[in-house]
Amino acid sequence: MQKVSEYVGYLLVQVTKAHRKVAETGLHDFGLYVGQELILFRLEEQDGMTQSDLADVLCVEAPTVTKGLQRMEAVGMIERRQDPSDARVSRVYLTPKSRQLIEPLRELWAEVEQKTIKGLSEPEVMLLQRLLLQILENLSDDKV
Amino acid sequence: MQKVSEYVGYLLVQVTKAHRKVAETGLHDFGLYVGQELILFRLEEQDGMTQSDLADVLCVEAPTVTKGLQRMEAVGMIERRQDPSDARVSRVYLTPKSRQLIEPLRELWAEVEQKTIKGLSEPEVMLLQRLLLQILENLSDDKV
DNA sequence: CAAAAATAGTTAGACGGCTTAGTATTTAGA
DNA sequence: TCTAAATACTAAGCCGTCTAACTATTTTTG
Repeated sequence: MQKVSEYVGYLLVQVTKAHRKVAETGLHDFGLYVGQELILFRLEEQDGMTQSDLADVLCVEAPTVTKGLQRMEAVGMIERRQDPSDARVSRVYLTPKSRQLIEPLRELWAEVEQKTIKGLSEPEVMLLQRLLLQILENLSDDKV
Repeated sequence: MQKVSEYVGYLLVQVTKAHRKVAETGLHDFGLYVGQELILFRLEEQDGMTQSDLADVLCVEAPTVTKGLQRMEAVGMIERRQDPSDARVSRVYLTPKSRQLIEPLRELWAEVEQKTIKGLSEPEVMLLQRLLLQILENLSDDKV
């Protein structure tokens, strides 16, 4: 092993930072912050999800969801209503305002993806996906 | 293009989050937070760097460096001294305490890297590096 | 059935990261 | 030389993320 700056891990961090930056720029035009669009995508699949389920599918902790939703609710991007059968549960819904954004947001993601994999061949992209999934498994593994 | 959750960009975010988590766990044993170890590595290459140079090589903004250094200085991990010939410049130095950590930290990074690329062949790793570098260029490109 | 345990959310506060605005200080230019 | 511009850093405040601690509710269980 040589320099840390040549490690796959280091490259991943740099690349993801660049990716975030690009996505961020586009999202701001919609009044959203990175990650909030993923909440909308999930709600579009299943409106009225609970916050816990949202945290699970997004792979983040509950407080992260709470904060994000509070901000999104403040600007009318989502709505929260208590579950009628379980007073602990709060369900999250899209609003007309955010429903309108779903399509443009999907287009934004598609554009960012195009920019990301520009110049890579189809087989290269597929291989890359396979390798990234393998790494994701490796890193999620509790063993050393 | 299909689901966002199959995009390379989305995978990158997930993978990097997992990588951060693994690195974080190890770093906490040294009393460090993610990213701070990179500052130490850079200082080990060139002790007495200016904060601006540090920000440049780490690809972060000046305030990010300022904050991180303030925290590290508070726990004796680095030391800042004003440049004698330019009163605006503050130069950053390792301390005996942090100098001792360099080697163990390098080992930690090597371990995390091993875990990251576990199961990948040599050619696969090299290809992956090439693809990630290509993506980094793509995303750093100002053009659409 | 009542007490203990599990579950769902929130709050507080830490971190890295950013932008914007501000302070010194140094350099460049009229 | 004296002012204007550039540079180096800091402060404040926002974002996503996390952990730890807390409240309220529901479920389990003795």
